[in-house]
This record gives sequence, C-alpha cells and structure tokens, in this order.
Amino acid sequence: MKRKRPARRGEEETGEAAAATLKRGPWTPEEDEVLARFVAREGCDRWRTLPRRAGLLRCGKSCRLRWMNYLRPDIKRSPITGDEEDLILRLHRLLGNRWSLIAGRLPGRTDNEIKNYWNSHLSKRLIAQGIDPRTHKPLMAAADQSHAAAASDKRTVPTEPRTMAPPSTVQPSCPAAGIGGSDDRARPADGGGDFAAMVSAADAEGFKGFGDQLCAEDAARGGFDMGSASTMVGDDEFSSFLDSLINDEKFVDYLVIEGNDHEQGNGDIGQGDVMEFKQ
DNA sequence: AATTATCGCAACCGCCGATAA
DNA sequence: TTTATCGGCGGTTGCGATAAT
Repeated sequence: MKRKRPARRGEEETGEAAAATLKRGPWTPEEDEVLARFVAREGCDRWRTLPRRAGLLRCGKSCRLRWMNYLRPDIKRSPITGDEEDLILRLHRLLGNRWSLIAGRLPGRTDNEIKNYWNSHLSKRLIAQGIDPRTHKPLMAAADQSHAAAASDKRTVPTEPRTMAPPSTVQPSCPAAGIGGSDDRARPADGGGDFAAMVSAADAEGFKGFGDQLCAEDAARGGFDMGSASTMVGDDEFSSFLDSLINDEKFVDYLVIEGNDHEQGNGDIGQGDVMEFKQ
C-alpha cells in the first residue's frame, strides 16, 4: 500500500508554486561554481536550505543531485572499465536494482551513472545473449518463471517494505565521504534477485561464515532482511560478507554458463554452470 | 543536405523511512 | 503519539549528440 504524500511538501519543492520561482533544467557553469564553492565552505548538511543560503534559484533536491552526481571532487570521469563492469554484473545479480548499494562498492562511481550504464549497455547486452537482465537467468526460464508468478500474483517484484538502516550506519555524503554507499537499506533484490535464496544456495554450495550466521538468525526471525543483516553485523563485517559473495567462485564463474540449463529450461545457475559474458 | 531514429546522460519525479517538533 | 519535514532512493523523462536513411 502506497503512502499518500503530504501535498505541502511536494508543492514546496516540485510543484507549480515552486516552478514559478525555481530554476530547472541543465545547470550552468556559474551555478556549478556557486554550489561547489558553497559546499566547500559550508558543507552540505542541510540541502533544503542550502540553495537559499548559497543564493541559488534551485530546489534543495536539485542541488543535492548535482553535487552527488557531478560536482563532488572524488567522482571518476573515466569510462567504466572492464573490471568495474564485471563487478557491476556480479553485484546486480546479488543485489538487484540497488544502485546506490552497488555504487558503494565502486569508488568514484555514482548510483545514477551505474544505473544509466546498466540500462543503456549491460541490460541490452544480456538480452542479446538470451539472459534476463533482472534475474540473470536464461530468458526462456525467466519467462516461464514470470509467467508462473503472474498466475499467482500480478507482481513479479516482492512487495516487501523497505528497511532502512539507522542513521549511524549511513555514511555522510559530504566531500570526505565515499561515493554511493549511503544506501544501507538493502532491500531484497527487485525482480528475481531473491537474496535469501541466493545466500542459502551459496551456503549449500560451500559458502560458510556469514551465510550461516545470517540464515540462522533469519530463520529465527522468520525472514531474511539484508538491511537488518548489514546493521546487525556492522558495516565492516557486512562489507566483508558482500566481498566474500562477490568473490565467491560461484559468482566469478557465472560469467560463463553451460548450455545444459538452456535446454532443461530450469534457469538455475548451479555449480559448474557457466554463463557466457564476453565483450 | 535534410530528416528520422537511436543512444546516452543529466535531471526530475514520486515515494519511502527516519526523525525532529 | 502524531504530524511535518528531511535526506535519500529507484524509476522515468527530456534533450543533445550521433548514426542511419
């Protein structure tokens, strides 16, 4: 069930009243300079009042976005490398469309950049190779699955509510902070990225450590929630956990898939399954 | 050379959970 | 306890650049 947004807030920042006074559209170099200077001088703790204090005719959201996605000094301008692309693929398979979480693992990259790169490059390439970019499974199997899912539920995306980590685990977004990584909410992957199943599968195939701990605690609670998990074990440990999943052989090998599953149509990527993903 | 289609990126929109009042 | 505000997120749109016809 969607929560009704308070009208006042929307009117304030994005509504017609604001549109009459606030500037929109592409940022000018002058605006960029004003914003960058102001953030360097005053910091970026209160985006809502920042434009007024800085003398910008933009809404706070717009300023924040411009800073986060373009003006921050630690942003990489270079094209996404093969290694980064590989990491994006693995992380997307683990996390689904959790772009900020994915960006948190790629220093210098923003969630918007990764999202755009995924939508314009990687998802198309996967489709061309017969792989469903949402599930990372062969398209035929994915189609079967979604068909089955549709029969029981109109939605293919889990309707679980978001779980946001406490502020203590949320990194600041000012210059000193890394890019991305502010999303510790870590919902289960949208559309087929069933993280609990994935962790269990990884565990069943030899993954030990956090998988055991998280699954056991999850079982006790009656449901797995990666957001809680990351909070529960702390950022460093969660980070290590993620690293271990990313680097796990199972996910390294996933770049190449054997033809068997295509024929069997079960879509599962198990041990020995190798998914072709070459440029 | 002109027109149309496609692509990629920047920015916006609407929603959410957290939190201050 | 309730309500308003805030920061942050993912999804979507708009537009300029480029390619194709």
